[in-house]
Amino acid sequence: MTIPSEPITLWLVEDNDSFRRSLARALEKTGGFQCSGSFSNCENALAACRDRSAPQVILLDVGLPGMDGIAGLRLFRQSMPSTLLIILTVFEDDDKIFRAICAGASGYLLKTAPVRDIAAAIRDTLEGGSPMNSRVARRVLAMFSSFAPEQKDYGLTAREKEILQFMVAGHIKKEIADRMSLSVHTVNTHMRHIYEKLHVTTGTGAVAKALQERLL
Amino acid sequence: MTIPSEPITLWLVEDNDSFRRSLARALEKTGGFQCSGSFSNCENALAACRDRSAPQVILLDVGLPGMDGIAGLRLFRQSMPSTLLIILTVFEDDDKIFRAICAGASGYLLKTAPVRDIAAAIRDTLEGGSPMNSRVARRVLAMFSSFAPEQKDYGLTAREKEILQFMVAGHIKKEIADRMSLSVHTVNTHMRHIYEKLHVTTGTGAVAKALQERLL
DNA sequence: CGCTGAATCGCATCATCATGTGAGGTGGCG
DNA sequence: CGCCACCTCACATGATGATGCGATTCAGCG
Repeated sequence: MTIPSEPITLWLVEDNDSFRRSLARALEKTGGFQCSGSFSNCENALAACRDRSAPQVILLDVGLPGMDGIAGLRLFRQSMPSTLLIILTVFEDDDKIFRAICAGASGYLLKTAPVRDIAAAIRDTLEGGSPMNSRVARRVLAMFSSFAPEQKDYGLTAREKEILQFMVAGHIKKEIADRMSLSVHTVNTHMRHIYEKLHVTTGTGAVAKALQERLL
Repeated sequence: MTIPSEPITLWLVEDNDSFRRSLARALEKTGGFQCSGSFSNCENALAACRDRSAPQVILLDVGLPGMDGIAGLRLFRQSMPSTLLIILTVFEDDDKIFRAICAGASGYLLKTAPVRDIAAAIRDTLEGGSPMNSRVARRVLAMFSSFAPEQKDYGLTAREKEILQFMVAGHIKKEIADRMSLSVHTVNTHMRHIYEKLHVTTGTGAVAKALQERLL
């Protein structure tokens, strides 16, 4: 890893003053970083957005007084779309991780990590990576796989799946018939087969099952 | 990192013979690993499950001849539930990553990684982590956040959301009226308001929109 | 106090749907 | 070849749904 000629500009948003200051000092000392912003809460950092140029990276705590770090994350992304946001916190519970990722965090680091790891992670993020603690990664993978559970197979044929997609798109029988160049009767027949296979009796039930069990 | 007294038992499933052998040798040389199985495809490895004791970890390629590594992953998990499965491949495209994770991989490494990183990653996995290349991690995060897009607000009232939930559950108006102890007329009225707010004209459309945009 | 939005209920009417029953045509497989 | 699964189309009928046009109650707000 070579140190870039231009230092990486960086803001810290962290309510623990001594930790924030010592981290800033340590990062600058490792070389290649310039901590141009240091804030104890999101509100101040967001206010600074208006009259300062955006940094390349913001390290953000989640357990902040006032505005929650995750709520702040969304706002930072709005006012500084090209700035990368890295969560730096002591929390590693599913809910916080999940919400941070959904809000668009580019990395999730733990405060327990040594400074040189944090420095490496920041560089990594700028190069297109998303560093995260491997325990955090485990949680993310677990959440992910729980999203896409058993792919049940109801034995739907290709044609039936096609029809089902049109139903999910909100079309009625006549529209589907037109778009597929079929008779309404044929669409009707396909639908009854879909209902039988999915064990439902209405279109809404079929659509709900298709979306909830990811049949398409 | 201290080397455990008992070596970690390990299988390799990888169709490139020379790579597989050299990796096995290299891992054993770093100490702490015992490559007790070496297979060029999933079928052989799965057959071996029946008369050999399961290893602690399997490193699995995804671009295998015959059975796909991801399909194999599911089967390994069935016959050896406590064995951890780590993907080791050259591919880093969204689809493969996504499917591997959904199938229950505990880690996703790239073959380009140095052997000592692979060794560290295996130990990390056994300690409850899920090591992954940080570019892979970026993809995972991107997929994740695309799952939970902007939470639009259509201004649905609490009552309307309730009705919508029953619709998603596949119930018809009369059933919803009964369960909520309401008149069918009331349910009818709520539904029209839902249709107006969601800009749809059918129940299926409303259900589809509710599920796809996570309105509940 | 009047206004507004939400929730409740009513009737009517036409459109759409679900379902029973039937049948002709294709392509693959043993 | 027959069998079977799939796709296609048809008619009919009762059930359900969507929508126009009402009404009453009630809580919150300026």
